[in-house]
Amino acid sequence: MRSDTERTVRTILEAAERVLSRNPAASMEQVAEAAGVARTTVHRRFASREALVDAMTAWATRRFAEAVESAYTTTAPPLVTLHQVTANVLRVKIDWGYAMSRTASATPEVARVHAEVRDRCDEMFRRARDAGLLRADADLGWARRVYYALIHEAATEQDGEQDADILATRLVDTLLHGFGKR
Amino acid sequence: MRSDTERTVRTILEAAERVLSRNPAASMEQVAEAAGVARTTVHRRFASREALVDAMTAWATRRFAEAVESAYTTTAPPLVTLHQVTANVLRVKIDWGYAMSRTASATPEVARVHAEVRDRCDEMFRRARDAGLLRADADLGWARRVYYALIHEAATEQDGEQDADILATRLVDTLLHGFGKR
DNA sequence: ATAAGTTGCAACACTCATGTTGCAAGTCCT
DNA sequence: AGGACTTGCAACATGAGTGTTGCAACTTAT
Repeated sequence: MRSDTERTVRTILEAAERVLSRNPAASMEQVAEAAGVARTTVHRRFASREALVDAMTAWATRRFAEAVESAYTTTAPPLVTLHQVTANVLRVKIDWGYAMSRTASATPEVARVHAEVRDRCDEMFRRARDAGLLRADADLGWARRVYYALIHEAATEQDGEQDADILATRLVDTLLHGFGKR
Repeated sequence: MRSDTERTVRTILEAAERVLSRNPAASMEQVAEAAGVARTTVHRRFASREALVDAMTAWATRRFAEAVESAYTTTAPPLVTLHQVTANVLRVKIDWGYAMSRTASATPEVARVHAEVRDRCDEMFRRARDAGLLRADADLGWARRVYYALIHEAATEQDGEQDADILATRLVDTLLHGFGKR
């Protein structure tokens, strides 16, 4: 049945994310075991290991783009947009951290989407700076790298799966003001 | 000759860092080629791939600990100490980024040193907070994670190998004040 | 009930990285 | 020149992961 095979595909993708995020060198056998299926079944759905990883990456990248686009706006105050985008991205990144980190070695399609998101991010920061939220002399290239790194850290928080909005609040505060006395 | 073999070992370790930092799954063949020696020579110096990686990790960890200990002081103002430690660590991290990132899956000896450095870092932040450099309500656990992440980002800056002191200045400024208008 | 489709299992071929060994050639020290 | 040592090279053994196939058992729709 068609819905069954789709469910199987999803199960495998999620298992692969779980396994590969812990150990990127894990075997197809381990992925299959985590998905609760036989290794041959994985190979029937995905022609090769590369195809599986590409599918994970494509899936996560779509969610990533949706997370950004659904929260990005030029009408709301930059601080609000920044918070919403951050929270949305964190929700995806928590579940698809491994797949999302594969920006370079991927399909041109995936690379294009990541580049688009990157541009969106730069635009958001430019607006934030023009609106006086960021310092006028802020290095926006460095800011983006720090922002990405903070998202990575927040998403890999080990203690008990915090709420994305709380994580985003702390993250944005750190990005804007750091830890120093004001 | 003894000094020759030591030089060979160093050459291999440095080549391994170069190759594995770009591609952690690279083969011993690639490492050997990068070092300008035959694969058998690598195996004569390091019994196994694991032994090679462990040796890299041990070497980098020693440099790491030295970098921290030689700069850490309880007499200078916390801001000065923070800057000096950061610059010193960056110098090591730029050259040994891969080896230094292997904290968990390593020798107990290495894990111990990393834990000690971590404690030093926590102590440094506590002092900085007590001295009024950091906010009184700063989450020091989160601060350390952000600090480590910033060091990683600064060390992997692609454009032309900036000076460690300049990188440290920008890093510490970001850590303390972020990118927001003050 | 039957036909279509999916799965697990066992078996297989293949590739590639790892690790080992013997030997000839080279270097360095005395 | 002779002895100790290191290296490159070629060859080999081994193991693990990958990808494929045939078949019996099972599920589901018609």
